[in-house]
Formats: sequence, C-alpha cells, structure tokens
Amino acid sequence: MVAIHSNSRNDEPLYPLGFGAWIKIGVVYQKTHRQLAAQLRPLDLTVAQFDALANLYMSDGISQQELAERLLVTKGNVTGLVNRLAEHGWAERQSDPDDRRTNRIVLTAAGRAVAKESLVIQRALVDAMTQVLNESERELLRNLLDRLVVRVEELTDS
Amino acid sequence: MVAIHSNSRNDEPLYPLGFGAWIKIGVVYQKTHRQLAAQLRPLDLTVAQFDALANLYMSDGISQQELAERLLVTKGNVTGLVNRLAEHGWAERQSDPDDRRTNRIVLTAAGRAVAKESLVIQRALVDAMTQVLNESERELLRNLLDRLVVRVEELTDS
DNA sequence: CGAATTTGGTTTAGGTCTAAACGAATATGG
DNA sequence: CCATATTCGTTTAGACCTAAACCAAATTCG
Repeated sequence: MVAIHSNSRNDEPLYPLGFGAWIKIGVVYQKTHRQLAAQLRPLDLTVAQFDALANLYMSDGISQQELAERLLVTKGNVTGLVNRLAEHGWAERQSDPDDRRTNRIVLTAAGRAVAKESLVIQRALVDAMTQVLNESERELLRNLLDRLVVRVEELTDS
Repeated sequence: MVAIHSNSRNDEPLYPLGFGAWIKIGVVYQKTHRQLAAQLRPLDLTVAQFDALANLYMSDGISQQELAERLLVTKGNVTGLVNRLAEHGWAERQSDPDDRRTNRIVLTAAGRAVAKESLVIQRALVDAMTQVLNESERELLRNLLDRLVVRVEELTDS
C-alpha cells in the first residue's frame, strides 16, 4: 500500500490518475506513524497504546467493543491491547452491573497522566506537520479526505 | 493514530486546527488497507506481500536493502517477507556475483503472474476511490500531501 | 416461556513490524 | 597492507493485527 517505484519501461499498464495522491497518503501515514512512535518511546508507550489511552481519556468507561470500533481494529485485538494497558497499570476492566458480558475500561490515575502527557506530544507533532499548510488549505485537505472516507465506506459495505 | 472521539466536555486541551485533516489520513489509510486486503485474499496474498511483488514487478532483481527502503520497512522485516514469497514460489534469492553480501530478489513466472493480477485489483480500487474527485482536485490533493511528506521527512531527519 | 439468534469477550494460528545484537563481506584511510 | 568502519542480511523478543472458532450472557420472537 506504499510507494511503488517504477524504474523501467512505460509500455506496461500505467497507473491511474489518482495514483499519485493515493501513494502519498500511505507515505504520510507511515512516516508520521514512525515519528510519533519515536517520540512516544521515552514514555514506554506504543502508538496503538497511545490511541487507546487517548480515546479513553476522552470517553472513560467505554466497552471493549466500543473501543474496537473507534480504533478501527478487531475486538480480539482490543483484548490484548487492554491486557497490556492493565499490565502497565494504566487501565482496568470494570464489570458492567447492567450486562455481565461487557467490560468497561477505565483509566487509572497513572493512565490519565500518561495520556495527557502523550496527547501534548501528539499535538505538537500534528502542529509541526500541518503548519506547512495555511488555514484554507487545511480546510480543503480535510474536505477532500472526507469525501474519500465516504467513498471507501461505500465500497466496504457493498 | 486514528480517530479520537471527543464526547464530553471541551474545557480540556482542544485539538489543533490541522487535526481534522490529520485524523482523516489515518482513517482513509486504514479502511482502504482493509478493503484491499479483502480483495487480495482470494489470491492468497496479503497487502505486504502485494507491495513487495508490485515493487519487484517494476524493478526485478533489486536487493533486500533496496526493497526495504522502498517499502518503508526494516531489513529484518524484508527477510521474513522474502521467505514467505519464496515459500509461495513467487520469488527467489539470487546471489550477486559482484558482492557476496547481497541477495538480488527476482520474481518467478508465477510471481509475475500474480503480481500482474493483483495490480489490476489495486488499480480498480484506487480508481473507485479517487473517482469522487475531479482531475484538479486530485492534483490539489497530491500537492497538499506532497508538502506534508516533505515536512515529515524534515522532522524525521532532525 | 423457551428456542434461536445476537452480542461481548477470549483464544488461537499466523502474518507483519520494530529495535537491537550479531556475523560476514566490503570499503576506507593511515 | 591492515585496522577500522560500514553495509547486507539474519535472528530474536515482543508488540500489533486479523479471521475464525468458541463460550457465556442477553435479546428476540413464535
């Protein structure tokens, strides 16, 4: 899903018009992911764990199912992720009195602290990234990406 | 690196202006990745393997190092990836006569066939995605993303 | 009510990815 | 020439992620 480098002859099936933009999305994503990972490492925090903490920071006490949907991952994945957060002492499973199937995930004080700290780091990175665009360009980019999201969701359903 | 859903109160540190655009990049990336994975599954091909085959299809005989740089992954990762491609009978390691350290990776006939087939699938998906944008919008998107790539590369170096 | 279905979570097998340590071959500089 | 560094690839430990099978609890509906 990342750069495909075409060295040689161009008599082969050429790439569609949207391809240039397409590739860049992957490159931006992967490189920023790496950069964020590097900056979170001193906190002993991975990007996946940061994503979970950030969501819980905003919406403490949601179920694992809910968390999986927000993170765009499977519920099986969330099981392991929550285990690791719990091992670090950042989050706990609380049983829901109204439904014995569900686990409500809540942050500990330590978890809230590291969430806050890491959100500052992420915010600084996003700022540094997006400052190369002016306000209307950011708006424009958001709009274009929004339409792509809608489109891929249509494709996913069908 | 993905959506952070803010339910509650807004007296907490609010997100920077570029944040909306930022989040969408992750969402587009992840959802499209999943969609491509689903469409490649009948070929018994993962997205990572597809990326490798696609690059080799364009530039057969490159070294593992070179392949790692193009795929934006570590060389350790490429070792395993090439192993799996070789197990499927899609690629082979050839020793470089000029440098006994390097492996040149070449596609087999079967590898070239599956590469071609999968490239058609990917092309169709990218087309379906980007057809919601007109030509000048695609151009614009590519330009905006390009500048973000340059920026993140600056940050990575420093 | 009670059977069938749905939903929340866990487990398993296997691919993906990283950082770090390592070995072998090549390149560099005194 | 030879010691030092660099480069290419592998290995290891561990996190991440998926699909699928599974269990238990809740819901639906005849």
